Order: sequence, then structure tokens, then C-alpha cells
Amino acid sequence: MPDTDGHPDREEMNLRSILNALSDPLRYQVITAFLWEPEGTERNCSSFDFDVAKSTLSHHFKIMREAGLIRQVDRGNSRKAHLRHEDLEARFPGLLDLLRRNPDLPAHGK
Amino acid sequence: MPDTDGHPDREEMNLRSILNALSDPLRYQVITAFLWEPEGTERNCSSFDFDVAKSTLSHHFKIMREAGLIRQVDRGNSRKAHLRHEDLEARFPGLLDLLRRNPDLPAHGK
DNA sequence: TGACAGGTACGATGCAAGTAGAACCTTCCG
DNA sequence: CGGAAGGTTCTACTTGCATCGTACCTGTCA
Repeated sequence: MPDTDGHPDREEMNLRSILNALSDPLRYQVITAFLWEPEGTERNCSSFDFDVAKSTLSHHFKIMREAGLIRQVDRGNSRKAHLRHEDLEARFPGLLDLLRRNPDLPAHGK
Repeated sequence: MPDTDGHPDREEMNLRSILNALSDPLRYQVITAFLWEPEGTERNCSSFDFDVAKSTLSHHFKIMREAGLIRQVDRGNSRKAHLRHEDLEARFPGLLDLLRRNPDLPAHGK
């Protein structure tokens, strides 16, 4: 069962939800951004400067959170998100490599 | 560039289009159905008995075709579709294995 | 020559999803 | 204390997409 923040357990993850989460350009960009950085990197939503309202951003992070792509933890002032590397690798081996090899080009931007 | 039927070359394939194509339940089901069958199996649209209008079915096949997931070739009377195993494996190694390991669950719904 | 079967193209419709604004909460800091 | 920063939730708007009906095209076959 997902916890109160909507994080599913590793076994509860469902590939279709993952694919659905990745089918949006903004969300895809967030995930590939994480893949460029060292494993375990924590970032808050607003560190990605997308040109959208923060309610919209929160909405997208919720979808990634509930699909199991990211985990968000309270860190006092802000809320840090990180990619669930280990869980994703265990549950869907090969997925992250696939994404890593196909990064979203940042050039066409926001 | 894509041919007149909208089939992209191997190099033109784009992961986001692939993921987008797979994010629809019906299309996901078609692809995993192909993965259960021997490589190279050809089927026409109507052999999948989905409860949708044939214009709808044609629409879905177009999306999969233009994403590069399937290839459709004229066989006189009908049009046969087959999964582009080799191209997909070369362009996105690991993708098909990933899908094969996560067949569409009959019960889960959306 | 029909009639039919498999597919595609086009136009219209209805619902799901992305988007934004406002209210609210918590934490940090002057 | 009061205000600013980071996020969530709620509501409302608007766009996108799946869906369908119809018309149309091309082969097959009686």
C-alpha cells in the first residue's frame, strides 16, 4: 500500500503507470535530468526552472511520485525529491539504462 | 524520413513517441500480444477483437506505426501488421524485454 | 459486374489531463 | 513577531486525445 504521501512499494509499481508518467515532456525531462546527476541526488521541485505555475509543477511531481519514479521527503523547509534508482532497477531492470541512453534534449527548452 | 505510410527509419525513432504510444491500454495490449507470439508474426487489425469502432482501431495502429513500434504492409486484400523486433531491439535495447516481463494484466484495469 | 471485407480519412463529440490562480500550511530568518 | 519561500489542495478553464459515424478506397470473389 502506498504511504500517506502516495509512494507505492516496489512491488506495487506498474509499468503502465510508469510509461504514462514518462509520456509527458516535462516529466520526462525531470527524470532524465536526475539521470545525469550522481545517484542519490536530491532536488526540490523549484530547482527545475520550468515556466509553469507551481501548482502545475506540484501536480506533475505527484504523478511521478505515485507512479514510483521519485520519492519526496520532507527536509524541514523544503521537500526534496530523488529518483528511486534502486527500486526501479530492481522492479524494471533496463528501464533506467534505456532512459539514460535517450535523454531529452534540453536545447528546445522549457 | 518516414515513408508514405508513416513508418520512421530506425534512426528516426524517438523514445518519447514510443512511450506515448505505449501509454494507452489498448495499444499496450496489442504490443504485448505480439510479444507472446513467434517473432515475425503478422496480424491484421481486426484480428484483435477489441470492442471499438474500426476507425478507432485504425487510429491506434497509426500511432503505433508512426512511432515505429509496428510495420504495416499491404497483402492484397488486407494489411498485415508485425512488430518491428529487430529495429526496436537495435534502437532501444532492452525495451522489448522490459515489456515482455510486464504483460498487460487482465484484471488491474486502469 | 456487383457485393463485401479490411483499412484509411475526415468531422464532430465527450471526457480526461494539463494548466493556472487563490487559499492555506509549514519552516526559516530578520 | 511578521514575512518570505517551498509545496499542497481546491476549483475552474482549456486543450488534447480517444471515440464514433460516415464516406471512400482497394482487393477478392461469386
